[in-house]
Amino acid sequence: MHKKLMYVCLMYSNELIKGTLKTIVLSLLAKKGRMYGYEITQHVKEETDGKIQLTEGALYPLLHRLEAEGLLETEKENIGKRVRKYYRLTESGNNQATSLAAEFQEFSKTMNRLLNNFSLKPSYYV
Amino acid sequence: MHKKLMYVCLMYSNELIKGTLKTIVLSLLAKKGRMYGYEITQHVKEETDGKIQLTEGALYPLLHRLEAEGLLETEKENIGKRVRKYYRLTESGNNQATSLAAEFQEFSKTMNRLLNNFSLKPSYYV
DNA sequence: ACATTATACCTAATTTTCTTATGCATAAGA
DNA sequence: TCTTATGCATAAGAAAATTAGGTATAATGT
Repeated sequence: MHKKLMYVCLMYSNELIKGTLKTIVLSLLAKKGRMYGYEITQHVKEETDGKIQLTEGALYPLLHRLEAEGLLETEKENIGKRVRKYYRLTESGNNQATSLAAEFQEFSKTMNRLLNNFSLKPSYYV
Repeated sequence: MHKKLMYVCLMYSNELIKGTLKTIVLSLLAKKGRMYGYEITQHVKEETDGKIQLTEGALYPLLHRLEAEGLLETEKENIGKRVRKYYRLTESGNNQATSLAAEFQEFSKTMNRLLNNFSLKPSYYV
């Protein structure tokens, strides 16, 4: 009884991240040029004040899928005795990144339009 | 060869809807008071100009889950010889609706912060 | 010196949820 | 009368995340 004992939960319920993980990863790579897996998790965590925390069990398989789809390519780099695997966008990966980011912003607008008036006009129940 | 032949695709790739279906349904019910399944699909479709189209295969099981969880309750109504099943929020459903809607808006802000600069500062690749 | 935490990768079993494909039935419209 | 719209439902399969491990090196604390 010594591992991962407490989860102080300031983060989202994570339901929402489901549809957006790919968008996050590709957009980040588009912005940063190249990153390695662990770096992505840390960067997202810091930049969102811990609100979005990618799990490695979700991230690594995704990176592998994206590489298999030809959206990413890798290069390994030796850091001491360890190996880092850097990912960067291919051309089609870059296109995907652009369109997914745009799509999210459109979607986000649509959703807000759909959800709004909600807090203004609460249900008959209240 | 006569059914559902063409899909004119003006809608989102649907990846994004995955995490938000529950939010949509609960928020809509909070706003409208009560709705039946088919009505929800039509309402969402119209209000988003066809960009978000809920499939019945996703919606009905969700409604059943939410009812089982005690977030929704139902009442049946006879329309001619057919039966409509109206859903409305319970108290805890209403709470959930409020917090999910708020969470989405927070999430959406966080995402935009994370994705922004992206189109302004395109990848080295371009 | 030893233990813990951080860095860094990975996978496998399970669960959850969506898609796709049906099925049934009544009502309305062409 | 044939098709589309309304209205419910479920079941098989796919997709993707969670959970829970595993391995190993480097750094830090005590």
